[in-house]
Amino acid sequence: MSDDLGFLLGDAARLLRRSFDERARAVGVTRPQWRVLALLKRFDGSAQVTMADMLDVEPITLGRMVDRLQDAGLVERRADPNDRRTWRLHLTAEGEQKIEAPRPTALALFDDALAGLDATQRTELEAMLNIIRANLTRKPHEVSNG
Amino acid sequence: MSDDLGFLLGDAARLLRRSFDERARAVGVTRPQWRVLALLKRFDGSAQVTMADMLDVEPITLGRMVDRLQDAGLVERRADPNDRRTWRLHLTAEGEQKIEAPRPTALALFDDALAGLDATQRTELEAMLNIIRANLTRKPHEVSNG
DNA sequence: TGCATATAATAAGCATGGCTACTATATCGA
DNA sequence: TCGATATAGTAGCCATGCTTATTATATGCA
Repeated sequence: MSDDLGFLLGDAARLLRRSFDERARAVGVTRPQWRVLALLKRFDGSAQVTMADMLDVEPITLGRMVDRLQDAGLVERRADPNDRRTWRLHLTAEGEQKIEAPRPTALALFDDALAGLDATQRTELEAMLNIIRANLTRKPHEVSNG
Repeated sequence: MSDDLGFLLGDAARLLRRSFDERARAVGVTRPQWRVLALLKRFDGSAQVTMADMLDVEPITLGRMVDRLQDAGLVERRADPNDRRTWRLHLTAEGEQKIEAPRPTALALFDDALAGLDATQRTELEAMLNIIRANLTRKPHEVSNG
């Protein structure tokens, strides 16, 4: 029933996450880090709180990820000229390069994961997952993935 | 396409997880801990490696969870008479009591999450998620080989 | 029997993600 | 202008989950 469905959803997502991590280990960027970089490419110069909101994680979670990304030389914090509390985030050249690397891996994985589902089913699955996401989202987010 | 689907699945699962955690905070058992307890009720006396396998997590992950569950008095480790390497896990009375507590919360949450999907759609969603799970449960090289 | 290998569990170290608490800075209202 | 409140970010602590390495014990084979 809906009971199983909830667990199933969690299971499928966890397996997907793990499979991606296994395959993408060589890339040198984790999946969540990749999300940050990809979003940053679209919204370069965002404040941390904005990024956290778009990624739907807590500001402290994003802050710690940015610490690591900064250590790795992939992201830069720059002061905001109008608000001394905020950092503006910017991709470095190296960070931008990292974005494309995992994409083939992701596409191959999704392809494997969805094997046995035809185009109609995939469309329907996407629609249903969108409904679920909307049901669970407190505030509307324009972007919740990279 | 399948690109979006992968992220969508992750998003939906993350939102579901977070919503559950928010609602179930008062219960005093986390969602993964609840999984352990519920499985242990069905398979009382399992070895840690067996539980880890059923839960599809690494043995060390389960081991640490059992540490905490043991500290909380919900689970007991007992020596295996035939194999001195293994611990047999058992629910305590208190642990058994904790199992039912989150269930109404989970059911209400799943209900909210699946609002707008009729019975047919839910059945189909379940079938599709089962396929995805099966696709990802196979070993990585088997998956990539078709 | 004895040695090689496999298995169960744990240790150390890391990343993600949450919560509460705190600092620094902005902003709003009297 | 000043005080209350809101906001951006960080620190400390915890749980989950992974990888690699290590210890103890079983087991299989010569």
